[in-house]
Amino acid sequence: MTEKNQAAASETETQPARLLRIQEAAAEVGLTPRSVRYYEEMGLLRPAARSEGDYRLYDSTDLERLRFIKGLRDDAGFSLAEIAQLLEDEEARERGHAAFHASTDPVERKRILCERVASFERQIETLQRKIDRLQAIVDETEGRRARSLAKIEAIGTDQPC
Amino acid sequence: MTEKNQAAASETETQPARLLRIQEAAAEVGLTPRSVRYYEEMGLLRPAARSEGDYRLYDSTDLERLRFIKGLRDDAGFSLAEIAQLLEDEEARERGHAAFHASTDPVERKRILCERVASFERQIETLQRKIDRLQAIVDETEGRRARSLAKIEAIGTDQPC
DNA sequence: CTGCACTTTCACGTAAACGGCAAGGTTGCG
DNA sequence: CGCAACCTTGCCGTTTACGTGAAAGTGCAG
Repeated sequence: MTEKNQAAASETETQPARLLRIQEAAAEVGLTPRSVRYYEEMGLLRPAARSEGDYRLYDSTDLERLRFIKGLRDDAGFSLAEIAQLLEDEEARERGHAAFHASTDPVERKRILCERVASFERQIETLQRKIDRLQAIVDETEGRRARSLAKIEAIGTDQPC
Repeated sequence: MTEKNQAAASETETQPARLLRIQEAAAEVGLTPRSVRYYEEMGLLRPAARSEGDYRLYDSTDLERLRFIKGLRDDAGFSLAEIAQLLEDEEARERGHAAFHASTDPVERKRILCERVASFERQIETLQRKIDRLQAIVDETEGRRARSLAKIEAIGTDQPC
């Protein structure tokens, strides 16, 4: 957030703060402009800025977010509703981050951090369950592969498959 | 297949070969009758038998198959088309199994087995890719959890969260 | 054999996740 | 300034994976 404001405030030569229009941004992460607009409509993200003529403008953190969304959709098969939940948790953590810095009470600070940790753990558990079930299928397939390989050994004609 | 025929041929006391109607079968694996019919329509499975009055009748291998389908859908987010592909591979392997027993030529037998192994490896790779990407997300989340825990340690008020 | 629950096929309805087009506004190069 | 290429919102179409009746047949307990 600090970075974002700084970049928006002045185009220092340190970071040009490239803002992409929707087509370029979508292409960058492997999506279509239509999908990106749809994700916005579903409340999954809002572009960093709008141009004078109301063009959507995306920065690097937006691209990160889009990659995160695409990853969860393509790799894990999460629905947009589930992804929205995960992103909401993430934002709750960021609000916690702000509240953390606003407070000086160590007890309050600890409570915020503990909540954060619990949130991470819930997310990890959700993902881990999927991994475990996938792994179980892989394990079974590996076993069957191994049995086939054993049979090949037993035949032992010296051809290379 | 041998088991199936044997069971259908005679109800030995060893295995009563329970056949379930669609509602009971669907409930058994946590699906709706409509979904099961739809899967059949999509070519994912055919019931073991039909009753006199054309009722679908499912045996235990059908239930296995339904659980496999449900697992891939719920856990991995595979589309029915992708699942159909995996099941098709499985059936190709079973046809290979039959061809294997039909042949006595060791070279031919080895070729069949090698094809089988390659098929298993393709399936494993497909699943492993999903697992890897999910694991990457988990790893990153774990890292962030660890950093939060470190901060909690640094505060060190002796409250239990 | 009668009634009730279950089943069949057929057909239409729906939610999610976009695709695609129309009508009009914006950017920016020449 | 002109104009091609991009963008906007709005809206309707499409695919996937079912849900939900309707109309008619089946299975079985009483």
